[in-house]
Amino acid sequence: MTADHVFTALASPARRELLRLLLDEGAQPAGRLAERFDMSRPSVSEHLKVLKDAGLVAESRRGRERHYRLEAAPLMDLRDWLSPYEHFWRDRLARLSDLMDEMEDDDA
Amino acid sequence: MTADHVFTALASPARRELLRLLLDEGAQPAGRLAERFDMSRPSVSEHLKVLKDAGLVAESRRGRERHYRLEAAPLMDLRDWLSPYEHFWRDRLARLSDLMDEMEDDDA
DNA sequence: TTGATGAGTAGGAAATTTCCTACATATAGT
DNA sequence: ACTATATGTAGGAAATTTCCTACTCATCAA
Repeated sequence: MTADHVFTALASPARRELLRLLLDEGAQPAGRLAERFDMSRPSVSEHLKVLKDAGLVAESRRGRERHYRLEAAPLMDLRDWLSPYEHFWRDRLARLSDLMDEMEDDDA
Repeated sequence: MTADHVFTALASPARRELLRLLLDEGAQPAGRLAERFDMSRPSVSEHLKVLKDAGLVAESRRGRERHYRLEAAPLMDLRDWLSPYEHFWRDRLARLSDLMDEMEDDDA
């Protein structure tokens, strides 16, 4: 459930693909998700566990199926982590823009 | 330089700490960065290499020192990756808000 | 109650990551 | 030229991750 869990969970392409499927197609049982992968069903199950431990998916049992759904909240924490870097980026762009303005002045 | 490299680079706490140092304190030589860590200098050097391969830092040689600076551009790609999940999140909040409005109507 | 189905767990092999201690390379100062 | 400094690279040990094949557990359907 920590930030570290989230970064670790996102490091795997398979797990990012799982999130994408849940985003685009909504909640689904584990087996239906596993069909989409070239890997064995138990492996997908373990990836789902990593995502669950990171709080990125939640499961609800329906009969013998387990439906997994996307939980976006931890990704909003990631957005917060990102925001100071975004400011840094914006400042850099602004400075670049100022510089280009000065160059235009020189031309004139 | 791919998205995969970026996610992988961010998976390590040491590498995230390096990015934070470069953000908060600006460009620095490798040695000064390494001082801040409990790990050996060569290990920090390898982490810097992973960050460089992901395009998250750039180096410039000054005499025998190598100054590393933050490159935020790949993080902006990460923000783009994040945005559909942010929409998902907003929609969910909006629906929750509607639901609460309905409950108020029921009370009245 | 029995057989089939959906899905997690166990145990382990292979690959990858992390970290270390030498060592190599390049530059600065004397 | 010689020494010290800043830093990357090599090679390898230990830990972790990934993925597999059995196997177990729970539920559904007859």
